[in-house]
Amino acid sequence: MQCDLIIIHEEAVEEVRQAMPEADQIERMAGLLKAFSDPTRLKILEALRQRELCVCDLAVIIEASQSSVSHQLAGLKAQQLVKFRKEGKVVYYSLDDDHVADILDRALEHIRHAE
Amino acid sequence: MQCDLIIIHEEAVEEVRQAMPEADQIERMAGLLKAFSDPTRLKILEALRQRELCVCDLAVIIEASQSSVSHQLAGLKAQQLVKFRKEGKVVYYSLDDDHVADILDRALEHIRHAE
DNA sequence: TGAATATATGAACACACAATCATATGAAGG
DNA sequence: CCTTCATATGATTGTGTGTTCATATATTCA
Repeated sequence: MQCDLIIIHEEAVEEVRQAMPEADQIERMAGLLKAFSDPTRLKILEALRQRELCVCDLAVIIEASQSSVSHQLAGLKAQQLVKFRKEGKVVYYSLDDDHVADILDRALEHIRHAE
Repeated sequence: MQCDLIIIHEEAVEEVRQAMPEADQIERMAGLLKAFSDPTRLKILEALRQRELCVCDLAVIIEASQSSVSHQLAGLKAQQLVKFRKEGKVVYYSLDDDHVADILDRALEHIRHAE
């Protein structure tokens, strides 16, 4: 390996470098998209896409433990992907952002496009 | 915990259950979106978004080792997110799907929307 | 054929993370 | 108050994964 020093296409490198997003933004994008990278979280998001749901219903629908769902919801909340409202003991979660549904749509398109 | 048995909102559960994507599709979506969940891979995708690039240039641009970039490219290729063409010793990679750019756009929007 | 170079790949290691279990919090009802 | 119930949270653990290092592959050129 020696191309660390001898850059093969210098203008290409320079050009692309300047158009790259800030490192900070990349990190935050990765953090956000990581929220979509797990089946349990994806199921939660797909379910909430239909309608507002409480933790217990979510657990039943996606067939996961209450604890697991609760933990994952905490993560999704941290990424501002879901919001909630309390009604007595019950906590209702819903999607917090339209981009969520958009991203899910694109992902599904890609999946289906690859037959 | 007892709501495994006593479903709180029975019709909600039934309704959402039927609208849920197949488990298989969820798995594949998660696999796809996992490709976006790492800063190194995100940088690669953002760079390739500008233009076709060889492995060596990519490594320089995103400041990662050649080996690391090569490994990650293999993963992206497996998800059919990038394609490549060979020209002598040099391998040029480029994005393989328009959905990729779309997903990146949505993610960036979300990030910026959260100030 | 042999040296140089661009990329790929395998093994190993350190670290992140999802699930579980146990327990805490907090609200409603008796 | 005390119990019940819905949800949250902390600790633990096993698994997955990104990086590195070393080496393999493959192509060009002398």
